[in-house]
Amino acid sequence: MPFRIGDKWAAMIIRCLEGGPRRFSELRVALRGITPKVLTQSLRALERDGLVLRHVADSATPRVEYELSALGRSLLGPLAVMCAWAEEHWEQLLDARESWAG
Amino acid sequence: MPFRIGDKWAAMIIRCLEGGPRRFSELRVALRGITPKVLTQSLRALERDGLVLRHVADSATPRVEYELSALGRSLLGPLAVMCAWAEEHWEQLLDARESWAG
DNA sequence: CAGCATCCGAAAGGATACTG
DNA sequence: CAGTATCCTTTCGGATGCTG
Repeated sequence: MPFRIGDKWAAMIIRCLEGGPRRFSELRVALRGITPKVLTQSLRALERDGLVLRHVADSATPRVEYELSALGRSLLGPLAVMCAWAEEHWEQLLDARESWAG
Repeated sequence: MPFRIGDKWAAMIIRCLEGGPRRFSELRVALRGITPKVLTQSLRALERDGLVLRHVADSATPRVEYELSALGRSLLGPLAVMCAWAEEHWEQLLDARESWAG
């Protein structure tokens, strides 16, 4: 991604939460390659900024869900705009990089 | 800024170039606190990605101007959307951070 | 399952001094 | 003026192993 909200994963996490609450383990799968530590860090940062809400279910087995707050949802529009731009100009960006040093 | 295009300064550089070509020294003043090395790095990266054009005037004294390319200008819209969001929710973001740990 | 603790390497960002 | 060169600190992201 040519842009970032907060840290490396924040934008992708927010988009993963677009469809509703997701569990820690679901996010881990969706964001292939992220380590639990980094996922936790990113989620904590998003929580701190009021973009994401954390829900701990009091079940026998640990079950934690993350959900966008109203503030977080308000970011989806601008984020979609950026993603659309990136998708639209992706080729052009790659080409520019390739033809560099030429 | 809660978001980034490329490196730390890229978004701000692009916005500085919104009004037309700017000289290296002008950017340095506009982006208070940036060191020449970092400014050069960021500009080179933007050039490599085809977002910014570099013009060297062949005058007696060194004079280099930077200008947005068409691709760079196409980013102004999405960027403005993000900036508007940030400005609109700035207070809320600060509040969330403050009331953290409390 | 949902993390925390620890350690690590790479990269980013910056301070300072110097150059054509 | 428009950068380079050098050095340094901080931050980021990740790997691995352990815990309630």
